Amino acid sequence: MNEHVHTTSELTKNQALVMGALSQSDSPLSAYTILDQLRDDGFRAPLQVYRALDKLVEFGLVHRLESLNAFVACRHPGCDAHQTIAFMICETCGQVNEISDTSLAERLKQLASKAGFALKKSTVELRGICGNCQAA
Amino acid sequence: MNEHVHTTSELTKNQALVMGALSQSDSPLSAYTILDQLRDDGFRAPLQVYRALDKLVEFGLVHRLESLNAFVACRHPGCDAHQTIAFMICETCGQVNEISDTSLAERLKQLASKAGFALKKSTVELRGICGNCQAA
DNA sequence: CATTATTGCGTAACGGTATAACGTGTGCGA
DNA sequence: TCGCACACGTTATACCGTTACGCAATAATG
Repeated sequence: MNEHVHTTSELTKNQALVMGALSQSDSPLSAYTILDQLRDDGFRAPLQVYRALDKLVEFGLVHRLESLNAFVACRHPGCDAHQTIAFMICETCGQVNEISDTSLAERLKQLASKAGFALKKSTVELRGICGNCQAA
Repeated sequence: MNEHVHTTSELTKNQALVMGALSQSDSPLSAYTILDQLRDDGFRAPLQVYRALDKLVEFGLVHRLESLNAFVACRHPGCDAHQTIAFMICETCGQVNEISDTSLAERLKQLASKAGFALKKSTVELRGICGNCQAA
């Protein structure tokens, strides 16, 4: 029952490879894109990627973007703390911005409790155009 | 360029069939589940379902739940008005509650504009256990 | 009316996403 | 040593969604 803060050094080989691919990427990667990138490292099957991703998400090192069916490395070092995270996804350049906002989290909790709903996980994904791409 | 409020009576045959399947269901349906239900009505291929769904979503009669890859009929008659909608999805019974909250919408707009982000669409999906299922 | 553009429809084939069900090997505590 | 948990590898399969083609009906225009 020891609650670990998982760091890169404790990852298995496959987890480290997947984590590496995501960390180097500027935008979210799909599981199959990761698979392709890791062929040279011995990856053969989707399950190798998905198993690693499951753990990385569990550790809080990676987030899954539901609206993209893709994954990003967490930008915040100690991400465990941020229960509620919102993502701003630029539809032009594909970059993803991760924001953690207390008042948003509070409001979601309020809404849930007002409805007698036991909240487990929140998915907040905003689609639009980022500042850079609007300028260009 | 006439902006219509689309009602059931203006739907094509396929759209009406898909809408019917969703309306009768208490919980979200996947595209393939809808396809199976409409075999007897002549449906043969996924595309028939997806084309209808695209239109129904466009009309605001149906919502897509990103975290489930599934679709629900909108519970609010004049749903066009509610730009930002949050869904509470019960992981036990599968039921989905649709909530439209102004202060939540405001906060999301604030966050976006603070980041210089041109917001187009918000996805807010809350996972947990509904009141009924907690009681049971 | 003839023409063109748009829209919906049907079918086949395919590609992308994710999991089930095997079996293997390794380390570790009872 | 035995049993257990865990990571891993492989094959097959299920599920989700789109591309590409062609046809028919319906506006919209000259």
